[in-house]
Amino acid sequence: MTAPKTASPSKSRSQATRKRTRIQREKQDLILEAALDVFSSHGFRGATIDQIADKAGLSKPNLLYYFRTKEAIHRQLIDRLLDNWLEPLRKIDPNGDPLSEIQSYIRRKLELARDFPRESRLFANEILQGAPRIREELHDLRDLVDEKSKIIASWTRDGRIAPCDPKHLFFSIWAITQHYADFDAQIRVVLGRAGEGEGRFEDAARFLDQLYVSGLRPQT
Amino acid sequence: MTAPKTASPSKSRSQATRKRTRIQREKQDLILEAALDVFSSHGFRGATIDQIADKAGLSKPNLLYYFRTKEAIHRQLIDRLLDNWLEPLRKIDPNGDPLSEIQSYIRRKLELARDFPRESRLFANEILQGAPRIREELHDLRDLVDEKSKIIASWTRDGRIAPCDPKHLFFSIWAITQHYADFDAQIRVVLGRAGEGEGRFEDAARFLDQLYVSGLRPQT
DNA sequence: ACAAAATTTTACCATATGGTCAAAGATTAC
DNA sequence: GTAATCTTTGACCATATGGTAAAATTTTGT
Repeated sequence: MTAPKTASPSKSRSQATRKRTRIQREKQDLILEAALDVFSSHGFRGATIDQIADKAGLSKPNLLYYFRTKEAIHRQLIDRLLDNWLEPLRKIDPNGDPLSEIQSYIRRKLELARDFPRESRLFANEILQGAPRIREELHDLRDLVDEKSKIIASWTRDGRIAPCDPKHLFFSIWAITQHYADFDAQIRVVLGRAGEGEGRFEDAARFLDQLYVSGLRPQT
Repeated sequence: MTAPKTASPSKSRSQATRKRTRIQREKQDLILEAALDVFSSHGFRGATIDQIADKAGLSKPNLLYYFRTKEAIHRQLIDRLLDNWLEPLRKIDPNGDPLSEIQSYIRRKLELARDFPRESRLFANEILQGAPRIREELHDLRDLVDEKSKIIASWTRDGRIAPCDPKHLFFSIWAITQHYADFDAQIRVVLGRAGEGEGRFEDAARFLDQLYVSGLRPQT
């Protein structure tokens, strides 16, 4: 009985029920791109709407025409992020070879850190501050981890990988791979000249292959 | 020819050259304690002087009597932090048994994450945002890492641990151990009931012992 | 072409925030 | 005890910031 999906006579505030126009799509993407930059390097509170608007080349009120609040921008970034972020975990195949599955998982996570460092930092900022804005989404993560942990546990039971706590295994993989995005500033300083290209990701991949493959190979 | 160390007739602003009074020591500690809380959970820009003053039970101008600026408080926290933070790394003994040295290093770092999570998050916040306020201190870290990397490399050369890139080995250890402090919010959600006590640190220690000892034991 | 809708701009506003100042109140040294 | 010094407070200030209102401009559907 309330207004049907597409028939209401416009809401003035764009992101209402109606279909998005071309300009809306373009500008919203532009804003999200700029916001990702700003949020990921200053955190939620440290980021200002003016900064985002500047970077997007819009006036502040114009930006606020597309997103009602600063929090709305942040929300949307987080939502988009989590999907991609969990993809590698979803891909772990219960029927694959255990060590290669884990190795591939590490590779994929490392590629995400290399190709989407801002997203990684956005997420890290959020968790660091106690995850105030993403409690619910974390519960989806928990369910997924529970599911995948069972796979790891079964591999352990079958003697196909060394016994280990599946959740801590995941924690360690997240920690290390994301470290290359989140702590990039530190890593570059420590590596000096060697940290300049993207070679550090290949070195990391090599190191991690060795660590996890030897570390998890079942002891005979 | 300029004023000698302790003879100048007072500077009004306390932290000048003169000897600190009892009250100064007490209040400054109080402020730093409160500031650690606030900075570590909101980042530098997210933290406000009012918040810190409230938590310390002082008025804002009173707080600013002890530290001239917000940045001065932050600086001092960072300075205090880095010393303790690097201690475990300094303790790595070139003459010890390689695998036990690494194992002990991991243990000590994990204990720091358990006992000083706020310090870990303070540091993480800083690096995440590009380390704008601690560029110099990071160079000390680099020197120390260079030194300790040589030790690891020599162990590798002598066949006492598996060949590996020493710096990436350190990165992985920092990442994982600090993860338990920095990503605590996420870890608690994923572990559910099991994440409530401090048992997760023992589980982590067990997991990491296995991973690194098997992963780094020289292949025969 | 032109009306309706969507977009952009200009001018604001209320509040938060980092920081200052001068005077009042406590301590300390002698 | 009292002068000199240190500490605390209350009243401020300039700027930054999230957000709004309404008019002006542009785009779109026909």
